[in-house]
Amino acid sequence: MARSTHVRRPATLASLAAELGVSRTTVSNAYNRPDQLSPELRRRVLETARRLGYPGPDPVARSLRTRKAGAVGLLLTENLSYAFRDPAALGFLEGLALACEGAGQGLHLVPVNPEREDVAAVHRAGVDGFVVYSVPDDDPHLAAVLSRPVPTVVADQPHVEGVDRVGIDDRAAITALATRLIALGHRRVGVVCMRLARDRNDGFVTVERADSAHFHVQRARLAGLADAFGAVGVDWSRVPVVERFDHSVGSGASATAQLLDADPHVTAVICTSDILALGALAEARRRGLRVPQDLTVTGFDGIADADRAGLTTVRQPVLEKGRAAGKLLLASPDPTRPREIVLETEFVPGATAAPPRTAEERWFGP
Amino acid sequence: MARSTHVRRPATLASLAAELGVSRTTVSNAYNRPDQLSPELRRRVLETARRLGYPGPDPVARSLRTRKAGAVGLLLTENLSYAFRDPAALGFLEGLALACEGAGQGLHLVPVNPEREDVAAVHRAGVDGFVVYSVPDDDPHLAAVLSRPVPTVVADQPHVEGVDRVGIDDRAAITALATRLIALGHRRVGVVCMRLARDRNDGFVTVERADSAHFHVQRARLAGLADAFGAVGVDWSRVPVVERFDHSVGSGASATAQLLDADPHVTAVICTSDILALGALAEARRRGLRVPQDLTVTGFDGIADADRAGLTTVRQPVLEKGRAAGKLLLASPDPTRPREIVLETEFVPGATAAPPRTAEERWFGP
DNA sequence: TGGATTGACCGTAACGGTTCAGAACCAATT
DNA sequence: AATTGGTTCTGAACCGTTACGGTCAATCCA
Repeated sequence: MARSTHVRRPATLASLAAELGVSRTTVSNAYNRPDQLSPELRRRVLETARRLGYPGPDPVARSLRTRKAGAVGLLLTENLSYAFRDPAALGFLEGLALACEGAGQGLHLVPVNPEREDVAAVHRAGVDGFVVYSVPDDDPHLAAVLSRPVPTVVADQPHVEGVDRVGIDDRAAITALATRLIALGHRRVGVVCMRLARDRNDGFVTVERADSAHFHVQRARLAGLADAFGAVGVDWSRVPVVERFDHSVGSGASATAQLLDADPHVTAVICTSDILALGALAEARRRGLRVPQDLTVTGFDGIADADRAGLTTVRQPVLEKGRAAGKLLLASPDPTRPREIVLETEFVPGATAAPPRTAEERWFGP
Repeated sequence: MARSTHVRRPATLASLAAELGVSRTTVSNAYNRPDQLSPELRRRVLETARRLGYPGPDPVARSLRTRKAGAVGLLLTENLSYAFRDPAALGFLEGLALACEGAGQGLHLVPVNPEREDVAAVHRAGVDGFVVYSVPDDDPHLAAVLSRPVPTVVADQPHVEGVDRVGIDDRAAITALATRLIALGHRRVGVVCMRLARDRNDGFVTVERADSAHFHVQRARLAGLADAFGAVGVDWSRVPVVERFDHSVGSGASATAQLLDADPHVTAVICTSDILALGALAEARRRGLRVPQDLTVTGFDGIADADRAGLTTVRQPVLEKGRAAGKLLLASPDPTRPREIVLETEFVPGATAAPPRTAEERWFGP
């Protein structure tokens, strides 16, 4: 296949018009409003354009004039590449891409260097709006996005007053799960959660840290657990909660190890994500603990791998969430009051939850 | 968290300058060249900006003036969402994102409506360059990209003269794999491949169709197989090749079924992707055929699921490919001659290939 | 002391389009 | 003959910014 002549010719709409002896308006119309000029002239314009190597109206100049970039910006808290690793984020991304595609909008992934707090990329992005996915409420990039005069939709977290949002009821969803565990008889539980703030804290979580977490989703899930277990008289402040900065199966495993080392009598490990729960399953296996006979493990999200592992978890519609975020952003440019979409979740019984063994059973077998 | 006052104020750099009684240049410098004005004045500028609700220089206007958009466009042949499903595409995407992130460039996913041949989105994308991933050589979007006066890198396919490229040696890679099968004794084989052109053809492939395939990668892989088997006297024109338009495990399964129905004596099913091969494994299982004792199955790509399944395949560095594409695009804007990066592949022995059973064994057991 | 240097700021000219209110022209209607 | 209506094309005003080449006063150096 031969490449079209690719000389860097600075042909512009104006130079084309001059060459043809017509006005710039006419050339513009040839591209954008074919009905505004005679077919014959239009043909001549396009023909001359080809001859001069004019690639058609410059998209940036057009955007400047029309105030439309034709793209949606996506801000993630993590490396871009992280989004391609985490199944839940991926589902969200897919849904968002679907929505953008449907509206003919591009999807502009904003590069975030997690090391430096370089907010410039946000200011440099030529987009008509932003979707912010799962960032901490004190993220400087978020502040930069909000300072831009374009509509914004936040997905999952954080809650920002006056900004459209799409998410789930994390607190209620995990409360429902906890209620099942309570019904099964679990009282002595441990929790493994994702990062609660921008600073790294791989270890136990104090009540204050949990309450002041900058990641609203994690805060809500912990609060939901506290609700449920508090309601049956469990002293929540004594329930061990282990935090991990990196969201990976390995993290889930090491956190579970830390938890079980600290309190071997825990009957259930409740994880705030499936990825972490898969790690918990691995650690249980490593210790020779049978799941669910010896240890109950639960997750959150409902990713495919969790399904495969038969994990007891909560399924949330990640793809739908992404799509909803996109639609919300693209639908009505500027309503007076912020909208909020709360999607439904579903408890997945799975096969990793069972009644706790009694102490006798634990020592002497069933 | 309170939202900053979000009045849609048309404050511009000029109005700010007027308010302050300084030139526009000075305001611009306050944002872009802090060393070009006194700290005191800069403070005043920023303070006034805040007061007036000026969000900082408009990215589009800046792009127009500087001729830099700060983003890389990505063109995929499929729905955007497809890219988030196919592990190989995903790996590529991740690598590309990594490269962009490293250079502080955004990644602009160009929306492609596979139904309509709507090329407008390509013309509307404000980007500094394009990466084209795995599109057919007659794709109109590709033509549109090439008509834009920005650097372009093609990944995998197609070969376009004068355009930088990154890929692997598909032909040699699959020839190496075929050579192993030949060494094991396979002579009567069948092939399952991905779509060869933009039109849907779910079924057997003629030699002409294979030779004139618009997807260079598939063409090369088929040619590589023809090379290897032709060299040992197999009449390639009689080897059944089944094509599937949709790239999915289900497609692999149904294609394999079609293949085995047509020729039950086939001893090996060679698939041009791991996804298809996973389908072949499923179909073999469904038929009660043991792999590799009763049937040899091979794939291509080296995705994680293939690894898990112990598939005999060829691993290609998809992430590295994406990263290389990004680096190539961002590195030197305009060299005189096109560059080509060919990455190494690796044969993965796996456990789904074995010597074919003889006819006796087939009927009477080993 | 006088010429060179430096720091701080400014004016103008792009950057490459789109848009909208008409002008010019012609044919058909009143 | 004047009016109307429709097509086709034009002129000029933006869109919001940054690049470039200055000016001007203060400072420095010998």
